[in-house]
Amino acid sequence: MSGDTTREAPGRERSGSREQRTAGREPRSDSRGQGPRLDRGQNTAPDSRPTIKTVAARAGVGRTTVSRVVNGSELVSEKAREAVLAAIAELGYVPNSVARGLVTRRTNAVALVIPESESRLGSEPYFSAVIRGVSAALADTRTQLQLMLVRDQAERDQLTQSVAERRVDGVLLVSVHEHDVLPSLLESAGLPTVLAGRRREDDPLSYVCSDNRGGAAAAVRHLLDRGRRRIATVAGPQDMEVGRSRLHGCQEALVQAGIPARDHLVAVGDFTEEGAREAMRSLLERAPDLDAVFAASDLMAAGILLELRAQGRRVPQDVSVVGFEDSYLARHTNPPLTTVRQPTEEIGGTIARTLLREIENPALPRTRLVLDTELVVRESS
Amino acid sequence: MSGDTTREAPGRERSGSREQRTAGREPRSDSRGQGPRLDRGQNTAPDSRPTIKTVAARAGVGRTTVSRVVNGSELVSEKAREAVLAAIAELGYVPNSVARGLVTRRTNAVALVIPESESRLGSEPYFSAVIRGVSAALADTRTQLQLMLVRDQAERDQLTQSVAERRVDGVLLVSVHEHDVLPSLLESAGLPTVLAGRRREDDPLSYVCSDNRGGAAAAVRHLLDRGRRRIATVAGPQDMEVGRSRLHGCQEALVQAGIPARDHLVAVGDFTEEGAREAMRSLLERAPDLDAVFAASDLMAAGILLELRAQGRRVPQDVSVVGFEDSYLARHTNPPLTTVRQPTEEIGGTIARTLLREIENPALPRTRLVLDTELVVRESS
DNA sequence: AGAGTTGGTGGGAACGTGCCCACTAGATGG
DNA sequence: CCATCTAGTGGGCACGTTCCCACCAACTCT
Repeated sequence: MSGDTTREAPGRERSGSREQRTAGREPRSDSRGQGPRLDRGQNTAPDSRPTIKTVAARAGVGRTTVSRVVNGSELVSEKAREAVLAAIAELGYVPNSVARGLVTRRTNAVALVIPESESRLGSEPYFSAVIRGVSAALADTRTQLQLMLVRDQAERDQLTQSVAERRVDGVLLVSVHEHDVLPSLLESAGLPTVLAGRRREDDPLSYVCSDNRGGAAAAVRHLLDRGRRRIATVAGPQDMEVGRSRLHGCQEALVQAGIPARDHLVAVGDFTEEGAREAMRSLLERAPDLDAVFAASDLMAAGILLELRAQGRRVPQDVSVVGFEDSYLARHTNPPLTTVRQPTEEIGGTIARTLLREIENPALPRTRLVLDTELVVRESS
Repeated sequence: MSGDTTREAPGRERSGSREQRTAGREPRSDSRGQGPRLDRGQNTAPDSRPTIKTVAARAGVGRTTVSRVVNGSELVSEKAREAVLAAIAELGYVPNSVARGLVTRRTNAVALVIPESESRLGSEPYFSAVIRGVSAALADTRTQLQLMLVRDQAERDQLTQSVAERRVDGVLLVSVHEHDVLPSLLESAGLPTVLAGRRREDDPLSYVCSDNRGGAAAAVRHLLDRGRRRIATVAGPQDMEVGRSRLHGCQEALVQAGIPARDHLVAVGDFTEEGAREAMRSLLERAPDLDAVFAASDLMAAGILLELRAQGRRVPQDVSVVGFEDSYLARHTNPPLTTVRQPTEEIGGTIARTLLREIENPALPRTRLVLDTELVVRESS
């Protein structure tokens, strides 16, 4: 960055320059003895929005009647309703959701928590797709989406803090690790929580995930069908159910094909591209004769493709590669990636709808949904 | 494979044990028509969180003193402060942010608005990077991030509605079109607003963007240095400043190199992969002898690479390609993409910090920031 | 010693909404 | 014709917080 990248606009004619910004952390401390409210003396109050009281006065009814009209109660005469609606239109009244939230104890917002430390939004397409699914499902309702990218422990604490402040009605968790305390914390706090993925099959929390085991098995069967026999696996983290179950599905298929467990080639990665490259290097050292790789994610497969190419192996002639997810990334690798399609966006939509249901009625039994996968064959196998 | 894409995990029928689990959840669930408030007569209220009043009583002080301690005022004796802090710790008190917001008129949340209709989050890496930058900048503060993916007009209306409800203290807009009314709407509503990108150079709203013109010019000069002379441009939408300025920078460099404007090869795309492929097809028809392409985004460049390959052109031997952004996508294309690096994540961080400043002090003059770009040469040129 | 000046303190009054409940006027029933 | 109902209405209160202001005790300064 060079020196003069910053310049300021010519001065606004607002009389603001007398106030200088304080360096203090506390925004309230300096407003202390400063003066009266800015919008107080003005008779043309530019900022003050009409309240339910204003509307009531204008329509010649009580506050309650306005509230009834706004909330669609039947117990309002046609005449009163029309008067209220007219007043609302005239004044441009919009209910204050904060005030409403104070009494209803609902914020009409849900949090979507994504651990950013391990898999960066933007390089791992999974998260973007989940976000889109969630957002689409929420769009119909009046529910807002709070995105929380959690990088480290400090931000985790802040998250629980924020949750304790009751800023959201429920929480969506993506990419949960087995020994993560956050889910149980949320559960015991009585906050509706739904997972994308699960910690184990009988997870006490509601979850939606894809058929990782079946998908992985299908991928390996495909490689076997192609005549491959030295099939390696670059697995995901084993403290996540998604990592374990994809590995298990893979092993299952190999055993069924008569390949004994001791001959299985496994290296554990961390769902990152670089981790996968490293895992691939170690696999090639241990078993230079391998002829196929199943990667537990597209992103890992992409890294593996790069590593194989760097080591002079041709794909798919020398080595077949299969990924998992069928993100758009799979179409852009060289060569385009054979992969197991999972309905990522649908997962997002489903967890959102599930959460809304549980917020509506917390006594509902927990939901456990496993969505089917499908093998998409491209040029890497 | 099967038509039945959904199945439920075993254990569904054990609703008995599940009810047991849910019993501890939210007692407010069925309080609707049931009777009096549950926590009213009870002296041992099981769920109701401690309020500032509870803490005050426990510490033997008044509400105001508790409020002062919580908000870090200096006007509290050491003794009182300790008593309050002890009470807070004992009771596990956390301030209710909604109640606080009602009186402070601050929600401590900002909205990040991303038009999803035109460029899908997940395929266009730009948005993910901006989100990450924003999120990181907000992490230090107590500000929450509301993500709004806007698909269609209905969702736009809903957005303005939500803004009118004062659910956020400010708004970040990404990817604004020239004739979009939303920015002016927000401005006239008096809601602090900052743009990633701008509508024009002297945009009345605060903005942060990258040096699109300079970056594009540098890209074209690079192509000229490589000996290319028939340089085509696949431009972005011309109703966006980012689309126009990248095209202008490109034309500028060509003119400077002595190539008359009438010989410039330009096709306008829409920042999507498919749109770029189409534009590329038309360019190849019009000028089969072109030897270089400057694309206004990495994603477009990726599409162009696919199209060139499909038509049997080799990159970079026959045609050089340069993109814009240096997203991680640029490293995964075939071949890896030469591109103009823009500090996307920094843009996100900067708009967030700018917005926070303007929320703090709305009288501040508007900020106009243009961040430098840098050419990253890889194998496509 | 009285008058001012501090550092602390807490009660009341908002903030804008939903809901309980007491109330009215007109309709219905006997 | 009175008693009873019912649709409709609005005032009061509560939600949990911050802020204004009135107050108090202990100093300091004439």
